Amino acid sequence: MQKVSLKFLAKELGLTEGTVSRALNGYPDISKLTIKRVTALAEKHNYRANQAARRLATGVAEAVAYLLPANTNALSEPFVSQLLEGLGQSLAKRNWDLLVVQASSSENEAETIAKLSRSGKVSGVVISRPYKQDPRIDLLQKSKLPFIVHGRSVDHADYAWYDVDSETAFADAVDHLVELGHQRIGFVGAPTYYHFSQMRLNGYRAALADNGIAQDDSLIEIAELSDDAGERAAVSMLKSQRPPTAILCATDTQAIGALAAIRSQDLTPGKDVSVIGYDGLAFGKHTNPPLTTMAQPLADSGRHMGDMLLAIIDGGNPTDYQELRGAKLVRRMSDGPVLGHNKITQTS
Amino acid sequence: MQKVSLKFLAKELGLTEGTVSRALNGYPDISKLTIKRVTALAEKHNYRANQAARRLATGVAEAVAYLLPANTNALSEPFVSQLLEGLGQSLAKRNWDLLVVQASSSENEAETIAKLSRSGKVSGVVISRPYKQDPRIDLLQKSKLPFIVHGRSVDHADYAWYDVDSETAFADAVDHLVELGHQRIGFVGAPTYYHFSQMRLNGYRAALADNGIAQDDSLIEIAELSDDAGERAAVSMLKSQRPPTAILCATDTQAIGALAAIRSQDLTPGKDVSVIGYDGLAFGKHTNPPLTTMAQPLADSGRHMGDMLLAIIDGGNPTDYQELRGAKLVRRMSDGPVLGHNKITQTS
DNA sequence: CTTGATTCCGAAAGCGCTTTCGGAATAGCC
DNA sequence: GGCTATTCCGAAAGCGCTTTCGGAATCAAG
Repeated sequence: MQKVSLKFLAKELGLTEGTVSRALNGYPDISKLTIKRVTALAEKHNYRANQAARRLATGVAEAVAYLLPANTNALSEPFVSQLLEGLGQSLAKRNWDLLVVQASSSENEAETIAKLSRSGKVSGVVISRPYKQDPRIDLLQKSKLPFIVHGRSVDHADYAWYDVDSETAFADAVDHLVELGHQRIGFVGAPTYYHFSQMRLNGYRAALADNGIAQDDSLIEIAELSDDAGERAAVSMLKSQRPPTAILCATDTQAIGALAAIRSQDLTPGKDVSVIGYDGLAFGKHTNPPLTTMAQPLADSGRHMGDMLLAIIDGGNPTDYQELRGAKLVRRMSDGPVLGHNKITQTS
Repeated sequence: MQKVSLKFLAKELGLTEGTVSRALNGYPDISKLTIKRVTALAEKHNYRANQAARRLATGVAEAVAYLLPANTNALSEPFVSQLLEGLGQSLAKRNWDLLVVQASSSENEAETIAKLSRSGKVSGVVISRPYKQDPRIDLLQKSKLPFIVHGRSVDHADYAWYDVDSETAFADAVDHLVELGHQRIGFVGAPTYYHFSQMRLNGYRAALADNGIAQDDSLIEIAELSDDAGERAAVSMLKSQRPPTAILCATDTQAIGALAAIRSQDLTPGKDVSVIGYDGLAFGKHTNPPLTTMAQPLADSGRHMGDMLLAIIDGGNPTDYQELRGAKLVRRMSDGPVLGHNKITQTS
């Protein structure tokens, strides 16, 4: 199998490498005829430019990296593969590569980014789940490497991001619960270093206020993003003096744990205690009972973020690429009217 | 921010680029002293060799690709992120990159591989879920690109693979069900182009024979790898003349659908009809009822496959890297003794 | 002090591609 | 037919790194 390089094609055609290269890359100073001959031969031999050489010559990496979140959790990861798939589709339009990189530990995330930027192996980066103050974002900005954030940090004015308005989503969820007659609504939050944790809590609090319900800090628990943590948080809430009649969880994963917690107290989720999660994970259909959730539009978010990132790499202004989507309530079976309260029937 | 290249370091140290390069790469013909000076300065400036240049010069890509399965399914993908994580960890030891590539359609998978091999951007490939006769494997072998298969095709003697013995697993599952008194055991299989589909069916059939149970083709359904497909298959089985008392599913995803199917017939999974899945998905804990499953050891399989692939890239003989793991039964709540059959209590 | 072996580094070629520049050939115009 | 404008391609430099080769300097041994 003869290695098919530019040199090979050039020799075969009686042209020079430069000419063949320009023909392949659509330069205007090549005659139609030669373009035809060149592309034909290239096609025939399945020529593909050596990426390393191309990158070295042009200085563009033709690749972007996805930073795999550090603290992984088997249950919460469906979104990763979906995101990767979408990103890949977007990049494929240009024949760019998708790299998956991960830090050995969360402390090393900054170091990982620094390496990434210096080695020049990517021309863009996407990161997920930013912290309130995210050193990764600072670094990325300093390094001039185009990037897009899946989510927002506190100061999100100066970079590109794609996020779902979970603040509003949680307010909506509270409203929905209030309509069902709930007054004691618990909140299982995420670790506070995530900014989305704050926003979801804000939405929860604001809606309580709007509905004239007094805040009660005993109804707020912070838990890791796992089913077990969600379960523990819910249990402690349920065992408290004045347990909630409904529990709102920052993620579906936690909500699934809350379901288990409720059952463990010999109560029925969706009847005795309502649960609403957030994410819209597909397997929520199969929990016991099926999980009501605020679903975010994950479907093509990966592709969309890819397109945004490419636009920035092309010279677009990052701040022109900030997009907020809305989540919407997907009612399944884990929410219901508060017990002994018939003011409103379950119609919403 | 001065671009820190070999040239820069060399100038700074009063050395030549070649010397600096050799110092950094541990050549024996550099004095201890200069090595110290060079590494110190490199450290100080956070020097990282430009990957493209390095790759071009050495001819090795220092990267491997993971071929994302074509027909994706939100529910079955947790294994993808786990695999990627493990692969990444393995590659990180050498500072290699992990590329995620996907074909635009399953017909294009071969084309995708061909491009991958010709562009020279990776020095190895891992693919998942091989078909019985898998053109991807043929291509990979022809292209001399080192690769490892997550699973096996029919002819799996000549390449490296890592697989779980699902044939035995399904035989074990049947044995378990028979011990519980079941005699009519249904089987929801995977599409027949997957080789694992055949193996699981084989295990099922062999165990039936061993237990002296007559084969009944009306108890075998083939379904796509989704919850909905699993549900449809199970429904049709349950509505048949002589429905099964237990259903074995090729994947947990299908099994979850079967659970729903059973409930939809006003039967209780785990009591009226037992269900056993395969994969050991974490989410199975939360289904209704919790899913009994044959769990495969996914935990470090990614890392392990990465190590195997690297060994092959280093010149190892692919056929020395064929590894078969075992799955084991994880009993949750979806299996139980056959109704009205008390020969054996639920102790196993 | 001479010789041969070592130690260490500089010089230079080359990896495969892109891109600028200049010039030969052709075309267009009066 | 002479001139400029246009079309098209060859030549060559360079991207940042690796690696081979040869030779200057140092060392040990006689």
